[in-house]
Amino acid sequence: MNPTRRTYSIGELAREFDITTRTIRFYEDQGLLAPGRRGQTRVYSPADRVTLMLVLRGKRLGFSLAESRQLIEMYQPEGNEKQLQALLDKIRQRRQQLARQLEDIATMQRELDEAESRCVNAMQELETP
Amino acid sequence: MNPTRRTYSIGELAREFDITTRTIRFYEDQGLLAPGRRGQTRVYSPADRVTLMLVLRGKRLGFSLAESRQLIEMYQPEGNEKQLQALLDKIRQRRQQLARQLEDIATMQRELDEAESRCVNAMQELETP
DNA sequence: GGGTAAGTTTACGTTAACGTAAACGTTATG
DNA sequence: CATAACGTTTACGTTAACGTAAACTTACCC
Repeated sequence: MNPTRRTYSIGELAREFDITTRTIRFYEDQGLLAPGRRGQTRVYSPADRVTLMLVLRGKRLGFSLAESRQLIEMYQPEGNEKQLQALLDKIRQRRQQLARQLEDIATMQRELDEAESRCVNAMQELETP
Repeated sequence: MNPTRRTYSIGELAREFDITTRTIRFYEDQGLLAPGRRGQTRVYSPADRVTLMLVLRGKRLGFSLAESRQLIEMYQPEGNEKQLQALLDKIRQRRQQLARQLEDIATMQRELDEAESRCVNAMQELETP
């Protein structure tokens, strides 16, 4: 009957994702999260948890919180024609950026391979003088 | 006879990469660049230019300048056994991180596809009430 | 020789993303 | 009932990565 029965405390989420509760509250301050309340205490739904994961993934890719907020907005497309168009544009920009990051990663992986080779070589030259 | 004849001024590099000269000097301050000098004036070699590209690529992937500095150090492996081992460890860590970023990007690309679908749907529902 | 375009150093200012600490409520546990 | 273990708000502090501005030198142009 209740599709989202489980809830989370701020401490649980902090432990799960290895961040501080301060960070989670800060994200709420920035409008990235909007948990429920039981009295004073924050209560996080599974959806809130997913949102948090989204933000942290964005961080790993070098996104700012403002950019992550845009990503979150993409999950619930609303507004008039103009706003939806703007959203589509943002989606395409993100795709462009991700494509570029893929290139960058590929390049960097090759360079790491080379760096490892040089490193191993340098070690062998130390062993056999 | 001279393998690296060409040089660059700070302004040239700034224009090419669409950054400010302040940024380039800041990177030097942080030990990421070490250009030559002709009198007072900084003179950048092709190698300096490559280093700069490396830093900027790192930035696009969300690396800090400290991390980029480590990447640069990987280009000239030196030191004793212990230092080289440490370098190898760092290389492996970076590879791990890049692998994770690849996953993140793949996931995010799928989500962007879905977001675009929802967006297009929302627009069509506006057109046909 | 007066401008202007590029370079220089020095130094204070700013923004994002939290850290840290104080001061306080609420459960629950020995 | 005291003392952890968790939660809360409020507020000042910190770090990275530059921005901005002042005050100056050097080179070139007309």
